Amino acid sequence: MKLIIETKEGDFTAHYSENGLSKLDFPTAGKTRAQIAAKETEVSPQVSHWHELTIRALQDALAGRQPRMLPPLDLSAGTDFQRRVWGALRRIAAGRTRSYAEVAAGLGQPKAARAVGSACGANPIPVLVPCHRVLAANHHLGGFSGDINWKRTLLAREDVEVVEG
DNA sequence: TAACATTCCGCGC
DNA sequence: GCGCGGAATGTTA
Repeated sequence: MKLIIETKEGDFTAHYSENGLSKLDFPTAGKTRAQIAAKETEVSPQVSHWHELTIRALQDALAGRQPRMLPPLDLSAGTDFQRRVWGALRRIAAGRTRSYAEVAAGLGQPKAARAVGSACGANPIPVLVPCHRVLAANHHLGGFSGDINWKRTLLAREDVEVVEG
């Protein structure tokens, strides 16, 4: 089940499974019309309610605020390691950052910094699972799997200082 | 096995 | 200080 969320940044696409929000896509130019047409199938009250929560959470996150409430997240598509990383990311408050190495150390695997980067790239729910708050060593920007400008924008909204590089 | 959203160390400037 | 090259590193398809 896939539904659109219209924001000032463009139209996000939210995917729902039986268990909750399973995927969130950044706006992609040109796809809007087709996706809006696709949302017209019947929506259960359950999904409808989750979608309300997703919309509010996304709008808070885009404004740099910590969402009060999230919909249930269905992260079952990930591996064990990825789910551990994503869980650690959700404990980083808005406006705070960690390095890939710090996240790795928090999992008890201080040498897995690069693996943490890979797991961040596999994150199906960006913004709400704050993959953008993970920077390279000493506040260098580091990478991003999509448009690196999303990482810059989201961090700027949270008043985070970043070193380019 | 190869590909990474890393990090560290040793250079030369 | 900054940039670059190379090696070690864990996870994944």
